[in-house]
Amino acid sequence: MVVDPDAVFHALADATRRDILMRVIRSGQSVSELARAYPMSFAAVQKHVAVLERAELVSKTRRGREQIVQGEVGALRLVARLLDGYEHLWRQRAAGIERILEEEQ
Amino acid sequence: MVVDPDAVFHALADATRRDILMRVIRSGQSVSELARAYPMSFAAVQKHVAVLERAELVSKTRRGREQIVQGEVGALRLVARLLDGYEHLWRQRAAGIERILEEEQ
DNA sequence: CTAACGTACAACCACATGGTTGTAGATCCG
DNA sequence: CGGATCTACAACCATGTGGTTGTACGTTAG
Repeated sequence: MVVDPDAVFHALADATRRDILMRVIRSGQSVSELARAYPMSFAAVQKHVAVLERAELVSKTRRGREQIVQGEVGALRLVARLLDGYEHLWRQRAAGIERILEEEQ
Repeated sequence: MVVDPDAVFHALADATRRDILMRVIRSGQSVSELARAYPMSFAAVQKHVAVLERAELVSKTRRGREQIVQGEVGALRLVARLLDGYEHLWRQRAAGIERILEEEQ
């Protein structure tokens, strides 16, 4: 399954989810550990994790009765490259303008 | 006003808006020109542009009766740096694991 | 001046989102 | 076994989102 930019950007468009992502990138944590870190219900955190999971920014693995959430850096790289692409367009445009200005001299 | 990551990621979480952004980065276009390019009403495109504008990914400047939408690369760079930050965390973690493995030998 | 064009904005609708509570299934501990 | 813990998921609610249509206003063209 290819990464869906819509899903990845949407997942990143929430401060709580970005915070969860940072935590689990640093080191995997169970859903309850995460839930204890935020002023909201367990179910709410569970939903945030599900959004990150759909975007393939995190993955879960069972360990006994706990579910360990881990960061996945692949999708992140992909959207970072997308943003780089936009910036490349920008530089091309800037270069085009420069070229035109030079030719006008 | 500092860039709001929520706003920027949310703006990018829609294929139509990403397409609009690419177009106007390449070269500024009026709102009507943009509207003609998509299978939706003028008002809908206008709203998408407004979302991009709130995220400071584009800016508008009047030219006669037209409103020219232009790409702004600043916010883009900022969120790209944010993503780089996450990847940095990832590498730190990976480095930490390697160090631990080395010490265990 | 009048007509057409480009824009802005409000009102409305269907649906997704972010939060809640409650219930139920696994798994571990004493 | 029985209780505590971790997880999953459904139902519900308020609010936001993406789309529509309609109306109003400034600007340009004939």
